[in-house]
Amino acid sequence: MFSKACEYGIKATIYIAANSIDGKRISLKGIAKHIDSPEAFTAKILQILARERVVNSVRGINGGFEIDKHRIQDIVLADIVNAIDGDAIYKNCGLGLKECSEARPCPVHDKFKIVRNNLKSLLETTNVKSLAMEVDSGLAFLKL
Amino acid sequence: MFSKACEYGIKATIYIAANSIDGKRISLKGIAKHIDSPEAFTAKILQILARERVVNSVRGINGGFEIDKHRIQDIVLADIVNAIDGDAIYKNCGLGLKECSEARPCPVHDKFKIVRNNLKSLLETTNVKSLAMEVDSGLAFLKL
DNA sequence: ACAAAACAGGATAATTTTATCTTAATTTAA
DNA sequence: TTAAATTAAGATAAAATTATCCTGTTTTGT
Ligand code: FES
Ligand code: FES
Repeated sequence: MFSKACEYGIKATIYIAANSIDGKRISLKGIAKHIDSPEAFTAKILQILARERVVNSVRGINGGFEIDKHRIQDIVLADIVNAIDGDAIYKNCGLGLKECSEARPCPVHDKFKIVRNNLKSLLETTNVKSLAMEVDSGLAFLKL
Repeated sequence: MFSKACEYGIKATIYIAANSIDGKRISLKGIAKHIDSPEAFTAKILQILARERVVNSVRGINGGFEIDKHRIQDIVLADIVNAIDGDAIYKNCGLGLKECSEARPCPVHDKFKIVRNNLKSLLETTNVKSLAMEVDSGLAFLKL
């Protein structure tokens, strides 16, 4: 469904958010360990998310990643997915036609569009704060 | 969403079905041309689908691919997706956890499961015959 | 029997995705 | 001011996916 990069990006962001809620900044190493992802690859993904202003990065000793407390509730999954995988998952034809359109639909267009829109609204309405709080309270998990 | 291989497999199967309804067998070359897919790669995918008995292959002059007329209505998209991409799309965790489970869910589990089940039922209830007929009647398209 | 058409299967190659490594820049604390 | 911790960025490598090529086998018409 999502690329590995995107999966790591989502998990990392949730973990950063969970820490930011507690006022803690967290290092790449800590993130990779906690979400069980390859460190260097995760660094690349966090670079993207930092450039796209989904997370803040701070260099130097005691540096790491964080999210402004008052912004956490405004970040939705779609922000992360868009930054990493782009909008293909919303826009592309399920059968790979060059364009997904009503005018020249593929055979699964009508049905596929519904699933795709469900996914889209899931991503656009799910904010990172609620997910981070689930993790914080031990109701949801980021690895294994 | 689906792999390229799976996209080609679905389109090829629909096109074979559309021809089989008219009692016509169609060659690999004809299929690849019509669905705009790389011929040799499509051959590999049709090999899989033939092994899994989704389509029949016939060798030799006037050979090609076909589907038993009375079976067309029984083939659903899930048969094709399962043969090529396996069941990962139904079973795997959206965030890549090793197991998707209620006991140890990832933060998006509840919401993701709904989308995934929608997709599952779409694939399990959409038969190739109806799609082939849409293509036949010019209501849906397999390329461009 | 033979040649041609067509699929099967194995080997190889190109591309994309995933992952790692190395060096540079930044920040802080001692 | 120097050393250590930390992210940034570019280069490289490994793995997976996608695509092609070549040879073999089957079938049919002549
Ligand atoms: S044309 Fe295929 S999903 Fe819209
Ligand atoms: S555990 Fe992640 S989708 Fe079920």
